Amino acid sequence: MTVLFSRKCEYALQGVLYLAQNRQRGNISAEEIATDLGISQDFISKTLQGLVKVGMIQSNRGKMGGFSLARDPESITLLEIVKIIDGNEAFENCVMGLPQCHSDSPCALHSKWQPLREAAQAMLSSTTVAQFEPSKTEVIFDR
Amino acid sequence: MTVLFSRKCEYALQGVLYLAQNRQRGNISAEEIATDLGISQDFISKTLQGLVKVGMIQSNRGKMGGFSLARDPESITLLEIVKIIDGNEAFENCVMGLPQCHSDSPCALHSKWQPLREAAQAMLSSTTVAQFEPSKTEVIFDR
DNA sequence: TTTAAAACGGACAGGATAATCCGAATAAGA
DNA sequence: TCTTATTCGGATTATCCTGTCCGTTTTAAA
Repeated sequence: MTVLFSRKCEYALQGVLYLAQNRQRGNISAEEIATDLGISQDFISKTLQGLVKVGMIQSNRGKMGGFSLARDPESITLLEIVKIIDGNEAFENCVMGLPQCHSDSPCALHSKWQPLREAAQAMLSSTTVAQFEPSKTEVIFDR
Repeated sequence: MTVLFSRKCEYALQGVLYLAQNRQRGNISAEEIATDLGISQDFISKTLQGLVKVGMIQSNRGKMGGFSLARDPESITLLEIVKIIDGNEAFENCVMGLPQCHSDSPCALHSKWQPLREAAQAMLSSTTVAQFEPSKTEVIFDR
């Protein structure tokens, strides 16, 4: 079991954060990301392709190609990444899995879970990938 | 995807809460639980059997048999149920799935996730199944 | 123009979890 | 004692998610 997100979503978060952290280096190949993060190249590649489709990141084929952020890092929240990959389930579904449970017909645990759900959503929506870029004054070494 | 727990764990929570809610009726059959909760009888049965093994609930075979709480409802926390079924992963693992992430070598998101993790654990450990028993003054109708 | 490096796309394999099936053991009540 | 209702246990099947494979397309550089 993962904690809260699917594996694919975990990789998407790791991958986009990696792109933010290495933004000044331009295109980053799936191979480099996969090697550095210790995950499957094919899988992270497919996952990032999904983010390319919705315009969050860019890709370039061919030699010297790779992935890079397509938008202002300030505008990309972690919540957006999660919702693209996993959808809204983690924030909408009942924590006990009861299909009838909603705010208008809450399960026995609903009121206790609600603040946690909201806190998680608030954290993810207030965190942008810009917060993971290296600071501008920091010296960056080439690989 | 489930929210935070495995299906099996969700069913365990639902099942034990059902036993608490119907405690004064004695043995409750897996068939009744499954029908009322709209889930698989075989699956909830196996799941509850696991809780019998660790002494949290009791079972009785044969006619008029079924399941019931084996301990004081005040002593059974939701966290205990979760840990029996799903273990500690949801409270220990990195929310982004990074295997190296621990409090001593935290990932970029660690400090932001930590309070949520702790809040969830606090909620689950402070909630006992006794809180789901029908109030003593409430009139209970037989089925 | 050739070569190498990269994303892309589709199909397929593997594994874990979820769910089902069925027979055996057990116990209550007629 | 017989029948019925129940848990128990093992085996099997189904499903979804994860991961792999491989050929195609694209592009930069030699």
